Amino acid sequence: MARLPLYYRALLEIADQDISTVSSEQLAELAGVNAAKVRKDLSYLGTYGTRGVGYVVGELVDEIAGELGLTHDWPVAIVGLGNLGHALANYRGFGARGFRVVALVDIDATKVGSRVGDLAIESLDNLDTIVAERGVAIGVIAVPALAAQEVADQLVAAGVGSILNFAPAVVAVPESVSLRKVDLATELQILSFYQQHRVQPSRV
Amino acid sequence: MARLPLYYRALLEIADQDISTVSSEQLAELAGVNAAKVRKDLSYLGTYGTRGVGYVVGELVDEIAGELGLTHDWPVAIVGLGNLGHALANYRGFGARGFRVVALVDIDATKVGSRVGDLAIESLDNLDTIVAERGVAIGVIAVPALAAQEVADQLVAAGVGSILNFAPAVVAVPESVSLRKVDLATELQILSFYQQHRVQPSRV
DNA sequence: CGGTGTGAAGCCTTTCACAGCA
DNA sequence: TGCTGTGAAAGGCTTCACACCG
Repeated sequence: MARLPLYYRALLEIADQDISTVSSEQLAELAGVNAAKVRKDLSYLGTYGTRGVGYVVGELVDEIAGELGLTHDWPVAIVGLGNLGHALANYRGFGARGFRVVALVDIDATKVGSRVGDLAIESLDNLDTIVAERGVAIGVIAVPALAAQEVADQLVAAGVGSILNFAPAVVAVPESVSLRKVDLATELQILSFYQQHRVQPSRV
Repeated sequence: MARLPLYYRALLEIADQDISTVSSEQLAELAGVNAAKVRKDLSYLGTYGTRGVGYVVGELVDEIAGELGLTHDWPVAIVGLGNLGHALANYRGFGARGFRVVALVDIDATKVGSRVGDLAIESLDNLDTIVAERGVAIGVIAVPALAAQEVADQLVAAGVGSILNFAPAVVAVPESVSLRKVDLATELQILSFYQQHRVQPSRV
């Protein structure tokens, strides 16, 4: 369920304030959804709420962390170190919850060897070995659109189970591999669409 | 409709190859969706297909560009010039279709004045003037989570109509303002969730 | 009382299947 | 004949409303 991360983040904020129980309504407010949705979603995890009281924050955090697999360690490899790849490599939030960047990979021989933070850029040719030896679970594609499908294929062949694609291109992967995309151009165009179709404020 | 940008991109690829007509099935293949969906979606734009033939690529590109508002110019302001803000400021794809970055804004006085590409970083204090004078339509939030809501409020107060939020935080805006979010942490956690719940390959 | 858990209704999106037109 | 346009069916998600429990 795609809303669990939202609840998780909200619950961490609440826990920071040493609040021990929370109602579905409060949680909904913080997560930007409505209360019925919160209750339905959480009921799928099993019964963790107490009627008349709410949810115990600590229990719920643990349960959601488990559900989201945040108790595991998921090694991440970033492929493509242009502007975006660099920004991602330097991004703090990555390491936060079990997502550890363990490899930076680029096809450009002139980039190979240079350091970004604690890691050196490695050659795409060695992807198989890198993935196998470091147990890479998630591959991040930050290459130009034209190269995206090929990189995806290589990641899949190397045994990566999940891919996060930042390239503005449709990439296909086997059903057994999870794929999510983050597409700046698409987001902007959707905003543009709404801006274009904005209903003019009615004059009273 | 959130799929129009996908069709648009696919159609541009097709146009590049000097192909003049395309069937819903071909377009579906390129956009990574199914043919019925393509036809339903395009039928909302009016009748642009010819039975027995398909859609005329040129006409369809123009129609979708108009629908998405890509014939307009949408000035963009980026707020927050940390790692991500810098990457976005340098990102080529921005300028591509009417999305022109016209301002870089940060609250940090030590950053104000320094240049990133063609633009100098300006102070958040001047946001109102900047938005008004340059007609900024879209604000990009690339600040830490704690500052996100405040920046959003300031953007709304300044008159921005759309916001793209990269901060890992829920931000609320009036209904009259469009809001989209791009959240790396959430995407990773969703991938983690699926990786966690992956059905084990059955042994035959 | 207050707030969860959950059937049932409502709504929206997707898919099917085929009539009808070039 | 080939492919669009579109009712109708199917499916999934969201919301409502309230029984039930601490």
